[in-house]
Amino acid sequence: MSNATDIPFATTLLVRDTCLCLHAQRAARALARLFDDALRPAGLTNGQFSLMMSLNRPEPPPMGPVAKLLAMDQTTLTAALKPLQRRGWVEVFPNPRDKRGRLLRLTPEGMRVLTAALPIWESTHAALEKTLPEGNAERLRQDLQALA
Amino acid sequence: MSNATDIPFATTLLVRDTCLCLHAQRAARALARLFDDALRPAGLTNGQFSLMMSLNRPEPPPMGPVAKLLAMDQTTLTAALKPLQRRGWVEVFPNPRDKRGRLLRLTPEGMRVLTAALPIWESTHAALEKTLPEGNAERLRQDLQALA
DNA sequence: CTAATTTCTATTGATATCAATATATATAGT
DNA sequence: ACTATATATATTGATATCAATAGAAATTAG
Repeated sequence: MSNATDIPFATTLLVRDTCLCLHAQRAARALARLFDDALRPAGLTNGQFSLMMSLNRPEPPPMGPVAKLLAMDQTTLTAALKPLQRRGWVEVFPNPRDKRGRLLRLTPEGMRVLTAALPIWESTHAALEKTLPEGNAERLRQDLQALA
Repeated sequence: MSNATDIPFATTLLVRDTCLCLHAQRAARALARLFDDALRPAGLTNGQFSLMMSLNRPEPPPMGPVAKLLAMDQTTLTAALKPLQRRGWVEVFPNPRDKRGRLLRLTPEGMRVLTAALPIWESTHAALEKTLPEGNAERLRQDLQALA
């Protein structure tokens, strides 16, 4: 039996079909699984791959900018670094220019892991793009960029 | 000092700029924060809102199809239901037609919470769409759909 | 009909995510 | 210099995410 507080089923369908947040979470989960599966032999998840790749810079970056680049909360970055530090793939060390801060860098072993993962990313990404109609990938990147 | 295993910085920039998985994770995190913030007064996260809204159906659905709709692992759904069951917003009960399975339904209190959250979703989503160029939202939905 | 296989869900363990909060250092205002 | 404010990061607690695994029931092969 319905009552006045019920939400019409049509409204549910509308929310499901139009919610950009839901669509983004769905796509993010699906792509995460795709890349997690592909990168598993390299010992990395998609997030660890992105994080470590973002540390491959001429100068070790502080945590804040890295968190912003990945569009994640700073506390998430702190947590995400833990397993990478534990495995000896990333070093976190004091910033001599700002005693509040810390800088991040790949260790040589971390670089080896990342180097081994790179061709996996390349082939996985190429295969993914091939499933999309010509031009959609670039358009999608731009549209996603506008949200993050 | 560089060595033969180093990844060129230009490669890092290429991965950062082109990786659809990274772009999707970034956008998903940003949108999750946006809707989590907006829905907080209603006591829901974006994921809880989407899950509860997906349970507003004529017939209580089994878990499998709900997990598929949300493009999440079935174990994730089991876990996500826990806090909602604890608060008395969702009921999980045996499927009389399949003794392996369980069916999901909103409680009356859960329906009230969802009803209170709906206008928040509507205004938040309308504001979000207004920040996007005309037509981009629909295009983005279709592009995201192709990935999930 | 029985055995093998598949399907549906739960549990455990590891990681990811963020809010709330706390601490230390830097910067700005006076 | 001193004080107030802002910035950079860490910790805790709750929830989210999935792999690996396991159990129970349904389905299929024979």
